Amino acid sequence: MQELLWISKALSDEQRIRALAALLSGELCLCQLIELLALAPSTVSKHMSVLRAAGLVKARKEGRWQYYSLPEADASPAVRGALHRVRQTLAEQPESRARQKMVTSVRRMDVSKLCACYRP
Amino acid sequence: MQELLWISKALSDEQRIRALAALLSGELCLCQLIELLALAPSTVSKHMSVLRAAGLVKARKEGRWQYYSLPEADASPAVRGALHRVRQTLAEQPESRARQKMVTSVRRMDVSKLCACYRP
DNA sequence: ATAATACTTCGTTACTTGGCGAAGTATAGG
DNA sequence: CCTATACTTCGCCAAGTAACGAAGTATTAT
Repeated sequence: MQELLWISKALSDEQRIRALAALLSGELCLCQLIELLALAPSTVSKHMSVLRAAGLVKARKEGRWQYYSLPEADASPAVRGALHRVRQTLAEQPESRARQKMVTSVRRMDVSKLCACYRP
Repeated sequence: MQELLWISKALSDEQRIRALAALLSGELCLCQLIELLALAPSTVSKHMSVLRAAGLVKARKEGRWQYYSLPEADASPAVRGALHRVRQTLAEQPESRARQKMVTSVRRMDVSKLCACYRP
């Protein structure tokens, strides 16, 4: 039951759902998520650690960049089920295409310029 | 996304998961849930209204009793998916049998004696 | 009608959570 | 080395939430 609770808590915040939505199309580093969510770095970092604790995202450190992605087949059944539901829910959304456009535009940005220590 | 958020918030509390677990074996009235959860009537009432708002339980009033049950095929895909995950998660739990015993014992109790305006 | 019962709503209190900025940590570059 | 960069942790504040008991509502029993 604890796992179900942690997963549910992690999914009960709009910004975290938005982060997961962005990760549906692949790995992103924290500064890209900061840009997408338009929140303070510390806030996004916290959100990602909540998702990570619930097993809903994987983290990979490369140099000074912290990359996040969705777990694959190695995830627990509960996590896989939850992510499947997220996918389903977001797929049938009207704003889904607009969101996807933002993600790809952020993806195209130069990561080092993106951060540039968190410009406006 | 709003529906996913409401469902996740509803599932992110242990007492509400316990209430759902009890309802897996069928309809219960509020005083039975009060007995099972061992919480104040007002607290349980609030929990059930949260679950109801999320669509995770149906409510039926009969006389002065308020019965709660899980929705069937008429529920939305998101709700059905969520309940399915709850079922799966709780099924593979060690304490699942003990919990089930409590539910059936409460079910056997005389409802009017059960309440008797919320004895110790 | 009056009383009792089953539940809900309201008001309060204690705790949790989301947000931020400042300070801290770790890694790359000069 | 030292600085800059990417991120995390910490401390704070505002908003939300779970818990309770008291008061309110609706329904049955007398």
